[in-house]
Amino acid sequence: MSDLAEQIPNRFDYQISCAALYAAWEADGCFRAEVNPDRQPYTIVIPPPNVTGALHLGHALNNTLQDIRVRWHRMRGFEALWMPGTDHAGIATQAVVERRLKELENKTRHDLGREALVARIWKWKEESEVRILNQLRSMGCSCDWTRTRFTLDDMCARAVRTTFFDLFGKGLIFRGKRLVNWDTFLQTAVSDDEVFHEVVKGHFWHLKYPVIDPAPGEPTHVTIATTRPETMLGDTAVAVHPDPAAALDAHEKSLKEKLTSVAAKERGPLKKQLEELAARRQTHLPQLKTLAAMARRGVKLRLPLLDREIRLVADVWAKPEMGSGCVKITPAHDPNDYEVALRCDLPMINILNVDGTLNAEAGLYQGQTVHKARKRVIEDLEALELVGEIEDRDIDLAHSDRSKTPIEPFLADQWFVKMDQLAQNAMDAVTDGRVKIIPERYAKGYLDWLGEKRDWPVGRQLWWGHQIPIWTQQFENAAAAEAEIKRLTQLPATKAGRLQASLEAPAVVHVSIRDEADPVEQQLEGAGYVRQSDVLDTWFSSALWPHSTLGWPDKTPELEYFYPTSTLITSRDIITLWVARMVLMGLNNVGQVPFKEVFIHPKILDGYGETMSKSKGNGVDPIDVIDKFGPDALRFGLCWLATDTQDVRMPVQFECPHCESSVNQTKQNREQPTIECPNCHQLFSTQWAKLPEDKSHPKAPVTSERFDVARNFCNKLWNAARFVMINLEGFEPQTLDVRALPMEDRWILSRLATTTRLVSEAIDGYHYSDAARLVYDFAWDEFCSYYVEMAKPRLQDARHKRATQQVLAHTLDQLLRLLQPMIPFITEAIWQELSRFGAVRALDGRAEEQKWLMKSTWPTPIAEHHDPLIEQQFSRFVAVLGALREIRSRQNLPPKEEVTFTVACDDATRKLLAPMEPFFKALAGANCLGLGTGFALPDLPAQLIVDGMEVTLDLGKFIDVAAEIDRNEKLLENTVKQITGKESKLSNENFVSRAPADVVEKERDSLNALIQQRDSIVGTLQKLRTVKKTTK
RNA sequence: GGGCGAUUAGCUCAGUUGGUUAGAGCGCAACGUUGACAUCGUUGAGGUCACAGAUUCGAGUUCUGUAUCGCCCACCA
Repeated sequence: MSDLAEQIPNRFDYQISCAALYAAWEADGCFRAEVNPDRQPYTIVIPPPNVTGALHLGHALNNTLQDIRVRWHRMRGFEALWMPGTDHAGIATQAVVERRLKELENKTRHDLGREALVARIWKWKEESEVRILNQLRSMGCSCDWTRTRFTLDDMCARAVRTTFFDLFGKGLIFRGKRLVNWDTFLQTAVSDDEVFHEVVKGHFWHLKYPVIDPAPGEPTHVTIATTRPETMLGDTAVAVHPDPAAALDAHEKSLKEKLTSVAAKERGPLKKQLEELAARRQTHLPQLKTLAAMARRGVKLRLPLLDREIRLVADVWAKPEMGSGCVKITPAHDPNDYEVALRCDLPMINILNVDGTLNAEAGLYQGQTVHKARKRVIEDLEALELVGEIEDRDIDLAHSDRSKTPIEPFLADQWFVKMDQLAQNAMDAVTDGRVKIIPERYAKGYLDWLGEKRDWPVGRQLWWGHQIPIWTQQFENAAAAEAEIKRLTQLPATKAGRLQASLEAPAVVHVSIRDEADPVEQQLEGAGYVRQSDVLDTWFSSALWPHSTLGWPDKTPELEYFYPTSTLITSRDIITLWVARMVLMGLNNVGQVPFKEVFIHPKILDGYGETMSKSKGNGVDPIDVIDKFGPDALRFGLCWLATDTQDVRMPVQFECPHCESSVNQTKQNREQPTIECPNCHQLFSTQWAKLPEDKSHPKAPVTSERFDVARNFCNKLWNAARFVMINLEGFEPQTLDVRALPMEDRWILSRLATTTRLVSEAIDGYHYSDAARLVYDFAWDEFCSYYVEMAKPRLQDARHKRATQQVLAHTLDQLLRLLQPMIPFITEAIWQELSRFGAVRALDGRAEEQKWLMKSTWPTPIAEHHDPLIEQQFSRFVAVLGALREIRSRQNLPPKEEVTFTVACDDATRKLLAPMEPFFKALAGANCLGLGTGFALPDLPAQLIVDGMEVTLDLGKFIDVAAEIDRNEKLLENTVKQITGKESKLSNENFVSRAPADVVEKERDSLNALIQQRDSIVGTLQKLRTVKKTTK
């Protein structure tokens, strides 16, 4: 062994090397991006991870794909900026800290007060942020850390404040009474997007409300049905359809239409529905008609328990085909009822306190929780004999995503952003192509969502976030308020553009102040104004991320240079929440789109196709993967899996901490706190371990065998590089004339040129998986399996050694560049080693000037190197080699036993293969006895026909005749079958006349080849059979 | 209810504008280790391309329908 072989270990020790490499890059300013008019900018802003959450595999994928693009552009000479940062994630973060507060100190946020709680959250944020950013570092993310931002820092706060002030001034911020999803646990409104539905077991109660003064013959009670009986305390009407007969007809018609179009399987239930409908015409319709008439007359009902008079109204919301046909109207707690109330001018009565208990409107039930009140209401109604049937029923109940508690719909004062024009502008940007969404299909969801132009509720009843910069005062009457508005417009602050006021009818004045700590704030508060306590929705500040991080509202050089950013890479679930809002805010604030392209990457699912989540216990921590496989394998593995159309399905394994064997994660065992290893029968714990006895067992890392490919590849690359360097001693570069080089050199250079071009195209088109597979195949199959193997004999040959060394060094150098964006650590480590053999690896003798691979230039495909003829010729060599190996393997020849062979082929092929003769010996242990024509079959021929060449081995005594006859017979059978197929195809008049001429020609050629093949198989078989007979 | 995507080898996935005998990695089987790499090498087995129709000389690929799975949005007294 040479000294070098001993110096270079045969494994890359990523645990030692990666952190040091990263630190060196960072110290050398490799990640920095500056305004530089000599270069084109390339900018990506990170989707800021939630500051409290740990990074999961989805983040790892997302950030790997970003880093690849950033590193690629950096090498291509762009001034590449990757802007890092984190998101304050209002509700999520406050919820985490409040939960800890409760668990550890048994305190609520009210025990601490606003200031103290916010201080706590900041502290928590500082710790958490460091952890998250370090995770990104350990993955190798090349962010410009000097620019790290946080959505709640001063710079972002100023952008938020300026934006809000601007929208307020444009009249796009308003307050209204709207139904919101009230989270009674967190005591805040959550947006529709933060609500999930879950089916729970419940009941369907039929309640009876007495009619006040019914006319003779009219019903004395109206029956309604509900799943939430306690809400009856907020009822202000009961609705019946104005024309129940027509509504039933319409419903019947639509059912019948569906019956004709729907699958056979679904017809049964539909028919049943139609039957029920027919029955309903008898049982319900007459009374519904009566009720509709009563509603028109203005009949009133008495709401039991509260003794409230409520109206019977006619409204199309009541569906005669459902329930009793009548529906109770609770405007303050149900979105549909709210609409009815607006249409019928009904009062709206809110019965809930913010904490989910009932308020004074609920009379005797005041102070009770919803749950308790439900029970009492039913009991009390039963006592009055006003409860009818009670059905069991599955209820699809809205829950808060943050607190996991049921949502109570609630009528409250909310701040909104008027979306109409903003949304339209954001739609236009995608429609006219200023923002390109990739893959294109995701544009539909974006446009549909924005197209609804629903006003954006931006207030959150939280303490963690950007407090809404509005001060409010209620005046005695409209005149007083108007006078106040007039006074405010005369203020110097208003004239200076630092203050704006608006009137909310009838007598409320809202004032917004542009700058933080403006003295006018004190004046206002002294004059009786009170600041809104709500904070803004987190998405409000993240919507500004692409420009707020660059210094907006100042016209900074950075904003000028790096904005609009180039690409946004994100996951599909926040296209609407985040991407759409960034577009509309970017257009509103800067007047330009925030990014030119949006790439939506796949989601990572577990082996069962379910999304990974901590609550299911099927998540993989990227840090576990890095520990086991290294950061490069994590990155390459994810890149390998990131195909265009598919989500990534990733079966997950525990790694037993005792014996290191893999234990598949199943739906059963993933929920257990401890698991017994089926291999060593010792116990290990999982993320669920809470009890001391569970925690006493070591915790198993959770990874996936799907990173094996990448780990093996990195190792292969490392060892190929090791081989090259071991053989580079005394290497003296020269200027090489590529055209004068032997075929194998020109072949690998041609393949390198092709691969370089294809990899660039793949990355450019966001085909990450293609890019990974292209380099993988080139490195493994072409460079290692052929070029390196062929280099071995050449390095022993003084005539070839020098050129071989140079082509090896050059190809490795270029390969490292192609891989750097995907696997930056190992490639950099190799490159640094390679530099010890001098700076010249280019074929033209030019010296490399860059110290770091990551700052070196991306290879350009050298067109002159690309030689399709050479590639085609080489494939014939490979074919012969394959035939030799196949025969050897089939005949089970000892590896060291050399064989002889001939190749019957045309003259061109002969010339081509002649110089390759030594490689047949080196790579297949086979000595060539002749190329060309006129060889007699040996007595014991083992033959393969590939690509029109007859490869014949003379195996002498080693041959297994029976096996060879068997194989040839099978081959003959197959060949004859193919010939028959082709012949019938070619005798088909339709095919010959209609298919393109070149296709027909191809078929003829291949038929001829098959016939030739058949004939030689027949010859070989004859020979073999003769031998068999004589040996018997 | 509306929309989107998927279904190809035991597993996880590729498969360009329709055109020879449908590919890869893992797993499996056989053989192989003193000179880069056993995280390796060589070879092999393994597929009615979910199902049914249609278009075409020709369909994994185009169209229609069916089934199954997943995701998003909306709604549910």
